[in-house]
Amino acid sequence: MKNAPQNADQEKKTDFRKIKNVIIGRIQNRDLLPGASLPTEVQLAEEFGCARATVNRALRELSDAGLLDRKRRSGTRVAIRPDPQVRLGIPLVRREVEAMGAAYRYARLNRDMGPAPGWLRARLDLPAGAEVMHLSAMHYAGAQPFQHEERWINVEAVPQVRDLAFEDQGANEWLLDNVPYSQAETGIMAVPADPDIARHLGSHEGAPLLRLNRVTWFRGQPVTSVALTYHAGYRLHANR
Amino acid sequence: MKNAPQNADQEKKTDFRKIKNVIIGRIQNRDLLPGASLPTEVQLAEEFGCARATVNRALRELSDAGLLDRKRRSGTRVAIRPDPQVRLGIPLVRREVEAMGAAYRYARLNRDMGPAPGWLRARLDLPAGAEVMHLSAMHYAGAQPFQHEERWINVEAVPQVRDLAFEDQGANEWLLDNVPYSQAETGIMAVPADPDIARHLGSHEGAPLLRLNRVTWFRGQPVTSVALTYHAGYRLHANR
DNA sequence: TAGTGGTCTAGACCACCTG
DNA sequence: AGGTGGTCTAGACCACTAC
Repeated sequence: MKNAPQNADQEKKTDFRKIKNVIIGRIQNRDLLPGASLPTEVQLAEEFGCARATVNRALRELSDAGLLDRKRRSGTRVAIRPDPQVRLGIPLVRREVEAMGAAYRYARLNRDMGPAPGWLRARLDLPAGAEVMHLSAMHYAGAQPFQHEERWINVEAVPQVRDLAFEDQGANEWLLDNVPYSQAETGIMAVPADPDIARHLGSHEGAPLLRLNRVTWFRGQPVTSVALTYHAGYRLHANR
Repeated sequence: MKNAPQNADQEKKTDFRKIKNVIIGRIQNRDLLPGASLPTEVQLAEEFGCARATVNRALRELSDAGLLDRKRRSGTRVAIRPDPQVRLGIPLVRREVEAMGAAYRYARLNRDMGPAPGWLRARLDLPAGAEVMHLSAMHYAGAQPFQHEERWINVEAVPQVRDLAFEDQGANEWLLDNVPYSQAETGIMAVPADPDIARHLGSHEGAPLLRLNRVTWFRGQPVTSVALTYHAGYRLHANR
């Protein structure tokens, strides 16, 4: 009889989470050192008295989280000094401001169209002469400046923007609604406030500001590049 | 006959990835608008001619990625303007430097022990009089300063550090090896270089620098708090 | 070439929640 | 009260790769 593990306490089910926790515990206890092999899925399934699929899910999630390395035929090993993984949610400005209990206000500063400058063509992989919309805008939390946004949109990818002024609605929200679930590449830097941004954000020139750079692609086509510069003292944070 | 879907081309298997892609495609096509309900898992399983478990895995992963919201009884809906999720890997300094093709060098600046200052006690939730080790160090890429590290370690949580000088090995690596897979809370800010850090990083005072703050817990116990300040111009980046 | 993880299936029971 | 997702099971076949 291979089943009916019958733990001391009345356990209800097998629960892949329990398996995950046991494995994590063994690693933290140093029962399993970095680089060490784990038993095979079949062996673990016997140990826990469950189906292999359950063990598989537990190990797969730990592998996704970077704690384990898995290879066919060679088995599962404890990862060696995995880089800490951080999951950042880049909040939508409006939501973030309102979550602070402040009134959100959007103000467009500028909008114009023209050929993409060279550096932008390089970044978005655009052909010479590609037309882009250039937008700049501010986002406020109550009376306080919160974020400066400077954005370029590849008009060919989203021709509808020709008819949009983005006076009342931010391009970020419009794009999220109309070019949903695109892929993006994000960079985070500290930059000195240039005179223009300093004025808008109420900082002095050269003040250290956090800037988030984001290039977005939709089905392999470049859509938009944006630089979001936050007010002085802003802190991005993430758990795990 | 409910099975044998018999696609035009000879499809080998069902493949949850294919289901994911089809769903993503429908969302991108706006066949499925934000907030719209998807068919139930059973219906989708029929449509794709596969087992419900396969549909479940596809939808679960999309839900984890933030594209879908799922609730029992009420079903699966397309998420409304989900915050873009970014997965940041915070690279181990040594690895990052070596990946640049530069020689990594570590230099301890300072090490002392003493009672935790108030702000640190608050941050780590330490009792009055708790003893901490305070370390500062530099990480170099070849001759170039790369990162300044300032760290506090809760001695009670890791008493072994009393015997460690951290002269040749960075505390980051030691902790990764010896307090593995702890939980962490991470913050990212832009800060002005203070005179000391400016000198070490070769920047001028007040220069905008990217700082990563990280507090680490092991089994509910605070272990360490660290501020990693990168050289001017450093860019954190992430895909997705 | 044999052993490992990767995935799918068909069925089942359950927890949760909405109508 | 009943339908939905959440999970587990037992079994199967396959892909990859170390041996």
